[in-house]
Amino acid sequence: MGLTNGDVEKLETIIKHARPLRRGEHVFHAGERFQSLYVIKTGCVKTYDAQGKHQVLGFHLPGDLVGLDAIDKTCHLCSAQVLESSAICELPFQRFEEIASHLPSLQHQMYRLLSKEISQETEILLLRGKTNAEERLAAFLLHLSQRLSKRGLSATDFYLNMSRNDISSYLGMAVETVSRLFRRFNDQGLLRVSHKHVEILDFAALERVSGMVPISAQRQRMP
Amino acid sequence: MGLTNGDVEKLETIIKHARPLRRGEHVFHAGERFQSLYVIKTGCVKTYDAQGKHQVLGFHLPGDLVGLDAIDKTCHLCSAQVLESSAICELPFQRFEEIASHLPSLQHQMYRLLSKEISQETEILLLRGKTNAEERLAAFLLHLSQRLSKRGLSATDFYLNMSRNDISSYLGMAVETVSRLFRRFNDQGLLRVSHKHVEILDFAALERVSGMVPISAQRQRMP
DNA sequence: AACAAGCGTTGATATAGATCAATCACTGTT
DNA sequence: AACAGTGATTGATCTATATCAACGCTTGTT
Repeated sequence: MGLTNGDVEKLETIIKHARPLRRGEHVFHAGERFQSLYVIKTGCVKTYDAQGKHQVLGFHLPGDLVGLDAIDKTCHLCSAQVLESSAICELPFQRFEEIASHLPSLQHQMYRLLSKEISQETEILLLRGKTNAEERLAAFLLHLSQRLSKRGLSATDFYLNMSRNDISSYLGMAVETVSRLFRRFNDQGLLRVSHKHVEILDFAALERVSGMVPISAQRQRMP
Repeated sequence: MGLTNGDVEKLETIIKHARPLRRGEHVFHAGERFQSLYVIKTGCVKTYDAQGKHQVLGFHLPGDLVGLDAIDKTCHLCSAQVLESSAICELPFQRFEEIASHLPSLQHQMYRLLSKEISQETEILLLRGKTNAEERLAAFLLHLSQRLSKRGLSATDFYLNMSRNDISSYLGMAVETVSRLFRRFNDQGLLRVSHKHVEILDFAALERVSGMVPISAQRQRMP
């Protein structure tokens, strides 16, 4: 990603390759002192806030960085939990900054990553802005599908590694509604779902339901 | 903010002080080429996405940076419109990066700003996660109040510079619901509202309605 | 001052989705 | 293999909120 071998070597020296975490284990807890960012190598991580009732904030896939929202804080605001066995690398942030201060290309990458995270959240806000549950779930599935395919996985056939409860919390609806909508989508032939396994059968229809602009026709306008 | 006078001078040379924008004018449009970030000096800016139906993504106050979600893109994804006469400074990003590459303290500040933006969005996700409209509006008002007070303005008495429509879009509910909830809160004595003017009378009660943890009792836990 | 246009409020109605309750199906453990 | 415990599904009911419709109030313009 635009770094020389030497740069990468320097970076490698500070990265800690932790042992793989098993389902249910935490990358960090809310309230813990912020020291590092975490790169997801494989697996899936959910972030959530436990103030009041458990509110899921996001699902993170390989390549994503978690802990970014604590950079300007002393402590983590949310907790990060592994949804399936995951390999996570720890990146001590202070040491990272020291190294990056001499490597403009690394800084540039970091800006891009942070920005990607912001635009990612923007997409989620868009998804959440939908007033009805059907749209939200459809948009969620399409978004997930897109993210998986960007990582070289199938866009049409995948396993959900989060529970129905997590999905419902994330989308701001009741679990029962998630369940019923899955069934409805299934019965309408939009997708085939059984347990955690989802197979999208009709993208166009799902996009129509989601009220989103199909990815194929996404904004390309130039000034 | 930890910069020497010399640093600030350098930064000043690249900042463009645009003429003030009037209500309704745009800072940038979706699809325009990304070149600069924008710092809000005074006023208020809303960001929105016009794909499908107008979806409000955020309200930005003095000190906030807008355009961050485009750093890793060639074009802006959303549009930014001024809600009241606002002074906006333009910060050409490429030139900024060149200058920052020699100024670690400036880099550090930038990371903090980007992170602040991410945690800001996290708060919004929390707010949006609420299933019922009452909680969302209450949380919205508290959040806004808190942001205003951080800027030295009154936390209890302020003017909304966005329309009811903007609020409804932002919170994912119908305009009518916003209107009715304002009335209900007013009648219940939680606040006094007339048109754009809001006066919060009972913070504790509003916090209870919002289902959020009162700011006073916010997480301080240490590992 | 009068007017238009947009914005906000209010009321009536319909319905999507929350909630409550019961059952069923996995998953993992002894 | 049996069991417990959790997670998912389904059904019935009720309520919050979307939707439809009408009206009133501001604000800005001629």
